Amino acid sequence: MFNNTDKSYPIELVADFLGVNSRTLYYYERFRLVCPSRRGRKRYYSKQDISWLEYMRELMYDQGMNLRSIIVLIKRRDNVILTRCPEDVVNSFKNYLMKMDDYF
Amino acid sequence: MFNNTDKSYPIELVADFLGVNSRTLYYYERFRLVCPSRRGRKRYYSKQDISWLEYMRELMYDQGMNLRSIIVLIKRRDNVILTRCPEDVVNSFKNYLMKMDDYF
DNA sequence: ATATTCTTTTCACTTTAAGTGAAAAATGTT
DNA sequence: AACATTTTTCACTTAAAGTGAAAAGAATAT
Repeated sequence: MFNNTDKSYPIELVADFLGVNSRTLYYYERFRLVCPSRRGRKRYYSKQDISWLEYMRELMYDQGMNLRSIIVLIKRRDNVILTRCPEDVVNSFKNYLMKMDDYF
Repeated sequence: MFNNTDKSYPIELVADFLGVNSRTLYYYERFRLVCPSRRGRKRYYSKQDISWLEYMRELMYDQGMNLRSIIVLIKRRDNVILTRCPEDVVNSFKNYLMKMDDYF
């Protein structure tokens, strides 16, 4: 769906891909669980952003975790959450750990 | 409150101690998140049970985690959850990991 | 410049998990 | 049998997660 030469994607495309409402992505952003880059006001989601969101969705939808638990794990810097994490998501996640360190 | 010579405690006492309704403890039991011993039908909670419940309450009330997340961490056998766990709870928790292995 | 389109934001609503109150059912005790 | 205690069931409350609809704010075209 998203090939390697592409750089970033607008919110509607990402929402469709994930099967969620774009409002949901705004919602996650309020908790700083995702931080898309901006060109002007418009958001652009990188592949890393998308991988991370996909993993978050799996934890929440398939496993039933809530947002707060994900934040707790991030705060604790638990790589536990990564043990069954797809290879290519690990880096995205670690990246987010760094980024979000300032906020939480 | 609970001295070392005591063995186990009835549900109402434990609920009061934890500041929850006894129905909440029944509720947790439906998810096998606690397994008090029984004498007849009556439940008796060990110190380990109580320590574990106390820790669970902290994760849920103070940190905002949900039941499902706790179950997820148990299933993953993540000792991550133990990293900030009070010393005396670790054993209770590991004990539960063993006990619950059959169910989840 | 005005109209049109697109993204963001706000408000209010829906849905579901977590928890609780009340009462019925089941068991134990005098 | 009558009474007390614990368990179980049913229905309700509350709060988080998510969404629909529409208003507000920019960017682009005419």
